[in-house]
Amino acid sequence: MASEPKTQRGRASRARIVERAAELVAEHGVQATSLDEVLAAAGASKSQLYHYFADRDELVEAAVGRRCEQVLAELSQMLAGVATLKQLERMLAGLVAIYEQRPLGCPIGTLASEVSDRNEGARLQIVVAFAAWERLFADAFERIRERGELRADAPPEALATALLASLEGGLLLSQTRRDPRSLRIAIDAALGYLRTFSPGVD
Amino acid sequence: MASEPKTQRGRASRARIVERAAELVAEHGVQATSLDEVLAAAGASKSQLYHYFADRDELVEAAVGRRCEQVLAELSQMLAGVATLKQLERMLAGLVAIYEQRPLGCPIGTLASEVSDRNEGARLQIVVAFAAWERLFADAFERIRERGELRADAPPEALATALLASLEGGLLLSQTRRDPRSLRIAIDAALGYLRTFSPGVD
DNA sequence: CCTTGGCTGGACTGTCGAGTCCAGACCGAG
DNA sequence: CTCGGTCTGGACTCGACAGTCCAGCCAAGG
Repeated sequence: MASEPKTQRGRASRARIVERAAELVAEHGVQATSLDEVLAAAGASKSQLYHYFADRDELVEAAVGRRCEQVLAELSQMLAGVATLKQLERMLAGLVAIYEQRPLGCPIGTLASEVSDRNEGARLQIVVAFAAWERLFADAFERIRERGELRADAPPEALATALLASLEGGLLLSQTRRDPRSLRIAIDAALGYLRTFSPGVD
Repeated sequence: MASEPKTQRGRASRARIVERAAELVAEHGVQATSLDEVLAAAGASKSQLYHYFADRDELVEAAVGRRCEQVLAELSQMLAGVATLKQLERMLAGLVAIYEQRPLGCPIGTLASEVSDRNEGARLQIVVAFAAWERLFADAFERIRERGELRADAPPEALATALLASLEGGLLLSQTRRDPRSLRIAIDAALGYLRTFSPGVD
């Protein structure tokens, strides 16, 4: 049980299952995704599943991990070039625009609350993802600081945590209300706090 | 079905069921609470349940509504006297302390993400609760403003939304990480933004 | 009283989902 | 070609849970 694939064929099977599981979990959530659905979507059988995973929780963990990878790849791309406050604002405006297209919650935050009290392995995947996301923000803040748009005493990590919290909270409120305003207000407030650390402000 | 109780006895039965459902939902979440558990806890039978509720979703809606009432009553008490920034800070420190005792997420926010894509009636209960919570914050900001600790152009509603978002996001991060630091940072940032509206700043 | 409608007990059904099992297919190594 | 381990198909078990049903209880009004 829960054995790693030893052959090329096995690796492909396992990967196919995880990939479909990640898709279904992203679409319907963890609870609302059944093993049978995943297997049907992946064209695989029960015995394949249980050949690679000890139980449902292990599959969920892998699927959540995969999903986090995908989301972080996107975020990484969006934040890679950001080195000025203007660019950061534009990037955040892009997130609002994405929300307006499909008013869902945060792809990671949603999984977080669903998983964090029920599946320790999956929870750790989320912890890693949040840390990576914060790192992306913190790196951007450092670049902005080097350009002189933030004071030397601006703490990139704490600012990253604060911005991430505002985003997650704003997305939750907007998702519940079906109204993008809360998200915008939360982001504007986070940016307002950030400007508190502009040179020449005190 | 889904008929309102017509007698005292009926009202008591219905209320007992909703009360227990609210407790179990608060403890284990919506998905992880079964009708049989609720009925066992309430000492009631299936026919009682289906005498007052059309289906599970209707019970969940009532339970979520009840739970929101409870939480808002507590919040209302905590915020009732707040009329200075100092008092607000103390009140928020109290929330952190509560989190440190039992590191759960926000009692409302958790339900929100669980329910908002799956049960329209329950979602609306949450919308109302969030609105009431914001109102409590906004009223406190207005009192603080009247005391002269915030400028006249400080927008209480938007500040309330921003603070609520920081709280929800901070709680989500802390719950996932099992570490109160994220919550503290998020709250400190929200307060930092608030001070942006202090008289004599900017 | 007795009737009527609200209320209740609890057995029953049907479905769905997780996890088991084994026979057999595939495939590389010798 | 053959052997051994890896992988796969799919039927099966078992339990949990939402929802149904009906016989019977209770209580107020006539």
